[in-house]
Amino acid sequence: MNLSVLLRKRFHAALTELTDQPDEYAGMIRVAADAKFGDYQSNACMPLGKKTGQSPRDVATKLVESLKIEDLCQTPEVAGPGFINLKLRDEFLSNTIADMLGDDRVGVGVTPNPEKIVIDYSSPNVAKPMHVGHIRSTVIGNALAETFRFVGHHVITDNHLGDWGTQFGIIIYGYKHFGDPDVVAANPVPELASLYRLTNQLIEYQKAKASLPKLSEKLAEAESNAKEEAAAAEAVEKDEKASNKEKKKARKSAESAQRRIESVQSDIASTQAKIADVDNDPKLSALSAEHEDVPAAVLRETAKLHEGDAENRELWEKFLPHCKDEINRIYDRLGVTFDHTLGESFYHDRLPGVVEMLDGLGLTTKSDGAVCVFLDGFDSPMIIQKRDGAYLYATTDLATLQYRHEVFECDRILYVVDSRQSEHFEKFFAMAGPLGMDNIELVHVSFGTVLGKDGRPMKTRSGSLIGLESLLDDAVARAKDVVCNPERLANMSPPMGEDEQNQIAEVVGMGAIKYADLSHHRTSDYRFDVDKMVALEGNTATYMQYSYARTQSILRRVAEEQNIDDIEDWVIKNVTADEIQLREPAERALAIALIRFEEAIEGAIGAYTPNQLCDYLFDTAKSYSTFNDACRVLGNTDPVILKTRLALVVVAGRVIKQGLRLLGIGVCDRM
RNA sequence: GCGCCCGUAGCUCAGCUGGAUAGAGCAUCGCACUUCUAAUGCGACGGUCGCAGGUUCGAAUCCUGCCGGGCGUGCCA
Repeated sequence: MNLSVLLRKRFHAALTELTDQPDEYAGMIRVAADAKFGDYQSNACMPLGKKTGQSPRDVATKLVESLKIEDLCQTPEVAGPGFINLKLRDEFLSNTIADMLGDDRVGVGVTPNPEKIVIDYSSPNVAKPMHVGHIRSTVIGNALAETFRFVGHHVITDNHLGDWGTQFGIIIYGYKHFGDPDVVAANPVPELASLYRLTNQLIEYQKAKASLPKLSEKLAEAESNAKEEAAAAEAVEKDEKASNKEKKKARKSAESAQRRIESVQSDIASTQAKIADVDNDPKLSALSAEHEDVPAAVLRETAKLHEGDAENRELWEKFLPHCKDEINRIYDRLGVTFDHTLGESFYHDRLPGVVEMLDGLGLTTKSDGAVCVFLDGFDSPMIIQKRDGAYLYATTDLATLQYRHEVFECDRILYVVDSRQSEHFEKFFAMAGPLGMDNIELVHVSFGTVLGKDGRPMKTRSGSLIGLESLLDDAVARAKDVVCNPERLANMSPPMGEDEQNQIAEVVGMGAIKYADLSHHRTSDYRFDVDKMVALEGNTATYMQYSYARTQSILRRVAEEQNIDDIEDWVIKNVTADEIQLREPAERALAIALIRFEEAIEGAIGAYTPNQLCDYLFDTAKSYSTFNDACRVLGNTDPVILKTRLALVVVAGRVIKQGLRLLGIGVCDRM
């Protein structure tokens, strides 16, 4: 049931008599700004009155007269400058709740225009440990996939793994020089991970050492610049002729110069920390002395792999499955799956063909030895082949697009990727036309950066990123502290065993992390604050999960009391629409919230913004909490009150559970 | 330099294609547990929506300029 759509249709019909653009004005239906105005409102009459030169209130009165809406709403009211306020009829609400009760999709319709949609998300570099940065693409992509699928689209999820890049050069180099084949064979996943870390640490160390002189130069430069700015600011300050504005400006630029110093100093500190980590470890510094230029050597190993070197190719084939096991462990835990995992390596053989094709179309230009495509409206070209002959991610993306076009025959592709790559996608999308693929709608579903609690990128002291797995563990551990709070545990009957506690902690911990991500608008940066997301109060997944648990608890109690086996089934079969009577304000408010489920889903899909669904679920759970507090279910002798409330509890539970499922978040029957 | 994004309550953030006194959570301060789980509910406090113009009957929302912050910017992805 989509109320906005339904109301829009009725307005559309009435508007045809008043204007030749009924679509535009019918669309101006909104949820009422304030509950005292009613449930919905139309804002159409002000602009319409303006356009036709009539008074908006007169237009509104006319519109109301020709509006056929009495089966849905009470008599519409014209208010203020020309708003039309609508209040839904209680019988209509009751009927709709009854329909939702008997529908396993809780009233959410299936789209009449199903599309084939490829969703490209997560796409980490295997072999490299996953960090917080990967969580957004994975969680947002998964939620979109679930939601699009639920409304009836044919969704194909594809994890475009980075399985062909430098990180394999790192592992191969590490294996050849520091690895013990027997140890790796016995325990490949952790061994390969530790070889990666070791080799990468040497690379970072050597790069850090090389970069230190430049950083010192930068610091000196920043310092002298700051000195000049400070002196200039001081001069302006003393200058009687200078305006306040000029003084302020000078102060600002002096402060800004000071900040640049701090920024360089912090770079130097983390660089020095990286160096110290190795220098303070005799084993590591010996290794570094032994292996002179690891960064260059690693690039050579990567190049050999790409050129088809037999040994490296064999190692790659041997290691790849283990690297996949490593990331799959995280996916299992997050409950994320993919229909396809076609990584970069899958497209490797197709890359020369892409360049040839673009050559054939006359789109390429050689510039400084690199093969480039210059596009209108962009300063820099898209480089598809490097001077040394190697291909780039632009090339791979084009090959991937061709494949999806030919094999999947999709209508739309969503790229759930960091917003920092937006320029790349603009160029890439601009090439779809010339390549004859402009019948696919290409969307960059971009998202912002995950920051630490302090608003700065999350990094350890030496500047490396914090592992994703440890964050998950942390969230679950904290969830367990709360779930297993002895005070709460004491109230549980039957008692909650260790297994159940662990299971709930996992569901609550994962939900906390996912919800924290999804509830922010995807394009804004957000602060990853474990304390807050696992606080388990306010706008968190736990609040919804708790609401759900309470619905189930009530249903269990009623089932016990009335000796009913399957209470949900009983309610579905025994509560009729005319027995649902919304007498209490909290009942009515909850009913409306529940009915808006489909609207919320459509909002989330329309702009690829799961936070809209989060907002909706939080509102609904709040309505449920208020209802739960004001309207007791148990102990009602009046069958109408009992049945009304049971119906609301059942539908509320199902809406919350389904809504959370679309977000990739689970529920527990009690907690 | 150029391009993109952002600036809303003490803090973290919503605010859909312009619409009625700008919302939520946290924090702070009250009230409510013999009552289906108080991981709760009810209430209070709290904002020149960065600044200045413009468009409009109406602007947090659209346009321009400025200030402040972030990111990107030809051979990494």
